[in-house]
Amino acid sequence: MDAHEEVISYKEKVKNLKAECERLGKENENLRLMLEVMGDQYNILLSHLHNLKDENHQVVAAAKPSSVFVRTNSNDNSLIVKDGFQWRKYGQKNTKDNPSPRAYFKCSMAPSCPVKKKVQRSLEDESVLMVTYEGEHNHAAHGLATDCSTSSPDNTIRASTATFPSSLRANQDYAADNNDNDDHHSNSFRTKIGECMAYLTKDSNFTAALAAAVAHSISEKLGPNNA
DNA sequence: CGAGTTTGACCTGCGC
DNA sequence: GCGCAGGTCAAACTCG
Repeated sequence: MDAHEEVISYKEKVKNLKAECERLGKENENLRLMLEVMGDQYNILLSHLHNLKDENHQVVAAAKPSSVFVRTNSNDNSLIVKDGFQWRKYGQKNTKDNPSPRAYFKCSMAPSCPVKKKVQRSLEDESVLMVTYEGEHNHAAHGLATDCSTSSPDNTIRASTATFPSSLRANQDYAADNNDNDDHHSNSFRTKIGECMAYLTKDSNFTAALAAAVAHSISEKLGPNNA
């Protein structure tokens, strides 16, 4: 291959990379829009639920436990959810309504912290963990980003989902406190998405992982000879 | 050796 | 009172 052909080949590669970047950008935008739509739909369903509850005159306890759903790798059968706190497992039980065991954790970051959580695989989707938090932490969380970096590569989905800022994570708490109009819900949720995105873009581990994933995807498209 | 996990035993609340 | 199910305890075990 002479110099001229080499230049053409490089130009071709640059063109492919640009196209790939554009495609990924569009995909990212689509995903962001999907997330917003899902958030809006969630809030609409939530307001319906509140209406139904009001109709039935149900009393919601002030210290109601909050539940969070965390998507994990389907072949990851551990019940560990990284959420910025340190947990000590103190029990595991098989329950009647679900074939997968339920694990019980206590917060071990502070000896006097009363917070407990229960983790159990969802009945409908085994890749989803249902985490129920009880009580409030009497101390600050630490190292959300550190948790991302210490997670094993095969549980990236879990780590990235579970280590969002607590304001976004505690959807149900947020939901229980709000029964205003849908606009308020949507704006609030968008604010939280913004917080979350800001948090992720500030996280060098996340951006490095994202860059690596993009590079990997591009190199796969170009084939082993071009890597 | 200390911290965390596992797991069987025990406690408690609830429905019958 | 009894049985069942969920929750907790604690001794044994594992791992770094």
